[in-house]
Amino acid sequence: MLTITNAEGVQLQAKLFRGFGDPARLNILQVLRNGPMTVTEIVASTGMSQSNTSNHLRCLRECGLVAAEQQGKYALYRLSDDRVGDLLAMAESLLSDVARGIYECTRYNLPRDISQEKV
Amino acid sequence: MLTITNAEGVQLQAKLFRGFGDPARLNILQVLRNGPMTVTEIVASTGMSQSNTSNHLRCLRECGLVAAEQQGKYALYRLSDDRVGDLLAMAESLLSDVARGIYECTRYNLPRDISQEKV
DNA sequence: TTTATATATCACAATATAATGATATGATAT
DNA sequence: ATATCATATCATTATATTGTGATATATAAA
Repeated sequence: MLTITNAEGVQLQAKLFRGFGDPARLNILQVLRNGPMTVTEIVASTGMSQSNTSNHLRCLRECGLVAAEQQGKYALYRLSDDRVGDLLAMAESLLSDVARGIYECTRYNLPRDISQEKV
Repeated sequence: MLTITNAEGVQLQAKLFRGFGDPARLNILQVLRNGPMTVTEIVASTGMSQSNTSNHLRCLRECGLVAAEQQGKYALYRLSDDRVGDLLAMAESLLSDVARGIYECTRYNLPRDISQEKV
């Protein structure tokens, strides 16, 4: 039996959301909503480098958000579960109402202020 | 009118998920599912430091995931929208099926290997 | 008006994460 | 067998995020 404490549950859930919480990974997930794709196709659709794509795919795979199937020399990736797409859809809906706020979120993702930096 | 390009959309959505993607923030959100709470109560429920809590609350507030209301010297925080709770619930459901995968996700969150570190 | 309580802010150190380039592996075609 | 294509791995560097401690602000109580 796989027992999960509350604290562990939060850690896990945070990790799940982190799978979604990076533009590169989210891009991949969005692209996969159109159906299964090989790595080459994902690289082409996203414009990311091959190794970066592969690194993120590994993360997504190990986090259970995507599944891969070997097809000869190709690897075919797909969303692992309908709920992955559902979550994305729900986020979009939420986003359409809070987008302005997200733009203004300042604690993180601040562009580095170099105006006072020493030379 | 607020026009959002595709690339911007992905950035925004990633940022939204990042709001959920940190154990500290997720803890706060989970705790707030039981109803509105003051900062003091949140600090007590989560066991986090006051300043850390406040920093994360600011992030959550500016990202539109929670809303705050000043009540005399207290600040009462609540989830900003039902969909915030819905997303958490859906993540829980997805998690119950992919938990094992998440445990094994290795690209990030690796415990630092100090076995070979120089003395 | 002093003191205590509640919350916010901020700079900094510690840590985590992401992108890259080089290289490895493994499959198919020649 | 060798060349080529598809994908994976890995170390390194650059950058972003987190937590902390010190301090500020604002409200209320004594």
